[in-house]
Amino acid sequence: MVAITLPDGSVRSFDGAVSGAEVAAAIGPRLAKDALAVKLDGSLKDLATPIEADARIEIVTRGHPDALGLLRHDCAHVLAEAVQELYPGTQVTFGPATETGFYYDFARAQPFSTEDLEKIERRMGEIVDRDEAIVREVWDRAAAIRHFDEGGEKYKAEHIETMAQDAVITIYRQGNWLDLCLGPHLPSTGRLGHAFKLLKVSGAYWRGDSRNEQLQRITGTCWESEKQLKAHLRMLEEAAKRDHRRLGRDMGLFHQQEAAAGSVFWHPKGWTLYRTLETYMRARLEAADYVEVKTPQLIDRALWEASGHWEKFREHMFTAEADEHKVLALKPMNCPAHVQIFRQGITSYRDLPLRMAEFGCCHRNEPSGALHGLMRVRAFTQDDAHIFCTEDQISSETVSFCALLQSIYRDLGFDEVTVKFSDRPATRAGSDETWDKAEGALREAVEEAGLDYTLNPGEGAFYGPKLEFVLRDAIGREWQCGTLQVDFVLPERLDASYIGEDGEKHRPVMLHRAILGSFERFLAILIEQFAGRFPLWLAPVQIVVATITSDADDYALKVRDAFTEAGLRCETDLRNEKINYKVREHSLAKVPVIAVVGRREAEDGKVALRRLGGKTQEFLALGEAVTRVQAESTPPTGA
RNA sequence: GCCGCGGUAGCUCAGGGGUAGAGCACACCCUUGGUAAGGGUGGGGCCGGAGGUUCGAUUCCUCCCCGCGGCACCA
Repeated sequence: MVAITLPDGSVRSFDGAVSGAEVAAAIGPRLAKDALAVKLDGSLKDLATPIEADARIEIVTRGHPDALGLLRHDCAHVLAEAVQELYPGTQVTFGPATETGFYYDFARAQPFSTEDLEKIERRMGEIVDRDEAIVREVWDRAAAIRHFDEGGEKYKAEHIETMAQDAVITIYRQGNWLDLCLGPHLPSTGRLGHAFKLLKVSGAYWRGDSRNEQLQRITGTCWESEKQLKAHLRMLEEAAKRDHRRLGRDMGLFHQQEAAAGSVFWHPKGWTLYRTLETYMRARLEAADYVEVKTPQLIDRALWEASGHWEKFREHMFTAEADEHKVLALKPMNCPAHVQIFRQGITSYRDLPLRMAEFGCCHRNEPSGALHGLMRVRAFTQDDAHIFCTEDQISSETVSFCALLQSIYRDLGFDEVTVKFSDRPATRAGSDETWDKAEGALREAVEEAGLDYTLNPGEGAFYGPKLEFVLRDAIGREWQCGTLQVDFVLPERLDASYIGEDGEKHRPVMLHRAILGSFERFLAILIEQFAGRFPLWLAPVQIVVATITSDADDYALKVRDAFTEAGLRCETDLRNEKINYKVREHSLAKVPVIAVVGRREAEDGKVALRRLGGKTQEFLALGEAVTRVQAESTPPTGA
């Protein structure tokens, strides 16, 4: 007798060993048809896996948290089968499920084209329609190696050779095709359905190592239903529409060009946006008791040697030769410079914590392939600060930092923030006691700040544990922006000290922290978050005064002056165009408020305000309009 | 840096061994209008760069640069 406990607590008994498929069938024909896999005492298995002892099981169907991963992994297999049918001689390697779909890496001399992708996708559909049974087999190790070797599948053969001697070699057969795979899989290709789409072909290194040969990666997306697939494809379209590089050009914010690859030419409107964000950040930092500094761009190699950067990060640093004996480097980070300020004079424990902020422009020689609009540049400005404090202050400083960060993210329109907590790596500086203390303080602080966090074991910096703050944007994408890193090493290397209560010299701890990360990247995120439709306080042009006829020109200038004097960013549009045309143009330019003035407004001293995206107008006296727009355009203060 | 795909007007793109194309944008003219495109006319190009093949190259070939999608990288 085998007793099977179902998720609702009910128990079903079977005479002997039973499979998940049989349990599903015993419950009902509908479930039997929908079943994808089975979760057996918490681990995912094939539906055909024999259950020989009492167990708790769940039948996994669409809608189950594990279903998507299964479908995507199967989709990768169906892709591989289609590719090998269509292009004999192509070798298979790995093909896992990912966050939004799956990929499979192939080895083939000839590149896949976009037309190939369409062909492959059609063949995948046929394989699903064939409803090939998917069967798990356990093979002998040597036989498996021989099989793949003789079949010209050197990557698979190599993979088996690197597996543990006692590893169970499982093969999944699907129709005439088979693949080495851990599973589990659906019972047949038909259950995959058609909610998948191939998206692109790109390069990827064998085993993710750039020293290895490069394979061709075919990436696709796969969902539980056509509806979900469509929603995802719409999201991708929406993301493309919001692309900050496109909006940056269309809205006249910035441009980039060959002559300064990886740097930004900010145009007047873009720079206004940048300065507005900077002014906001400066106000928030000042209110949080930070002091602001400015440190040199070019700093002698000797300081970078002392800080350790020259040894570890030389590759990414731009240098300039002052003369044959002197090499200067453009700073890739601000921290060593901040320590120099800290070291001037004598610091007392009474001065701690000292929160030293800089909107520091850094240069890093990023590999050409890494550059991406404003997201990844070679010259960028961090909203950087270093908090010099005692070990006892780590916790309280972290709590207040988390609060400041959350408040700033909220002000900027991001409500969902998560934290990754990276603890001690294998190779590290500092004693275990110090690490215990730092990690404990950080963990306590995150919990007190009320933030959700996930553990990133062993991913901390060699000099200390760190927090990484991830925010979710309007279309569900995640961006890692803020960070807080505890550093015991740099104060030591650069000999920073303070005089304690006991009159002795002590080492301060440094907290490296940033909220936006870099202005460039964060502005890119903001552009995409708002799709260019910035809230009033951030919009580079807040109001356009548009005339209906030239009779209203003089009045329009008066209206513009009134808005400008109230501190608003206002332009006029006096062109000889119809009001429809002007409204359309400024709406497409995403100007938040259009003030329309014609003869009637000029006579009555009024304006007709039209909000971006709105269909109606408000007719207000000029003074009233100014007061109202001014009130709405006040930058947030975290209150 | 690596693989693949691109680079034609300010933008989006078509074309293709023999005078370089469209739409939008821009300029000028007409139109002075009431909340998302009024009409006409016109200017605009080293077809990314360098070499090669050819009577002739924007088109074909080679190399380089830059961009795009990934990979690797991201202290």
